[in-house]
Amino acid sequence: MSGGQARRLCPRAIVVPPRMAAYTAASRAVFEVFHSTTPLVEGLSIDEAFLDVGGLRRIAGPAEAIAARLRAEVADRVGLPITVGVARTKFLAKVASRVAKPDGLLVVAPERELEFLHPLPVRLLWGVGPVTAGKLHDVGVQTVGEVAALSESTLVTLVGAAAGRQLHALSHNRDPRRVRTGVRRRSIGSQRALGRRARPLPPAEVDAILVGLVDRVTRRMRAADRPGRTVMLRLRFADFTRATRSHTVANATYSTELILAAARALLSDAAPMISQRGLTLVGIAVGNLGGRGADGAVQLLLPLEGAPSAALDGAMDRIKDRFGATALTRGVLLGRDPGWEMPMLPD
DNA sequence: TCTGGGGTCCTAGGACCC
DNA sequence: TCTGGGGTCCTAGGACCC
Repeated sequence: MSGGQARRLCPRAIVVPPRMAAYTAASRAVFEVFHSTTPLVEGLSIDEAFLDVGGLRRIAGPAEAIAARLRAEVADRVGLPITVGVARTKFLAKVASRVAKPDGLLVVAPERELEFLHPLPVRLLWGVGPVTAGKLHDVGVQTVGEVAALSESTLVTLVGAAAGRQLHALSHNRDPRRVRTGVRRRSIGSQRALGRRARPLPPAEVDAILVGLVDRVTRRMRAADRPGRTVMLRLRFADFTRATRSHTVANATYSTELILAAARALLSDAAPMISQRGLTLVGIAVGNLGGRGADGAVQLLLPLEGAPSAALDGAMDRIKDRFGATALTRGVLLGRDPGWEMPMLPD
């Protein structure tokens, strides 16, 4: 429930501020346990991850035993209870962990998948929030099994192409997605709610908040070495309507000045809306992130001295270190003049 | 029914390119 | 200047997730 509602119900409740730093540290410690279990870890959020343990059976036993050990180890090393869902697909594992929460372990045996899935309420399907659930309820659909009884085309008309296809697949427990490692954040943002207020915030104060947000965001971008190209301004108004404005610059940057300039321009474009509707939230996010490990190729040329293979290994190491490359091709440049043709001979 | 903060993905229109 | 066919990128809004 909302904080306001909670306070009304419990006037003497003690309200403590969140401690993000503590949660981040705990998350890191938990993920260390995950990585010591398998290299195939896909983080989903600060407190969730997929672990592919399919290849571990011979050395670590069945998934159920691995899950039990995982729980014990996290409790032991970090002191936190965790819930584990075990299944053949990511989707089902997630549903299982949701059902088993808190501090539980639930294994969905391959032969009982639909039996487990179909009685559950549609809200447990991934991608079904209040709006989609409402649309389904409108046509009398309450459970996953009832979704499964609908044709894909019916679902597509009901909730749109992508969501409809996904719903159809998930309700039949079709989820071919693999566990992906190395998934990177696509945007970095920060926002601040201003609360409802009697008189509008003076522009100078809105600007000061904007400066603070941009500073926080660009700091994080620099720390992560992820410059970005698209600056997004997010606004929310007193009537709970929202608006976003964005601008894309030619070259990725994490310069506070450049991003602040873009943010200010977007804000001044939105000035009429703000004075009409009353601002209650302002946020800045930067997307189109590049930087270390962004898609693309890096080529490092170096003169050949000594043993060719040693020189190549050295070059590969440098590229790995400097750019965090995940896929490498090595080759040999023939000729002496860099302006010449450059046939690359893989390996 | 209305806290706050951090994200992702999809859709659709428009400008532009060959 | 228009038509057809095949694309990309940007912008804005919306739904959803933790």
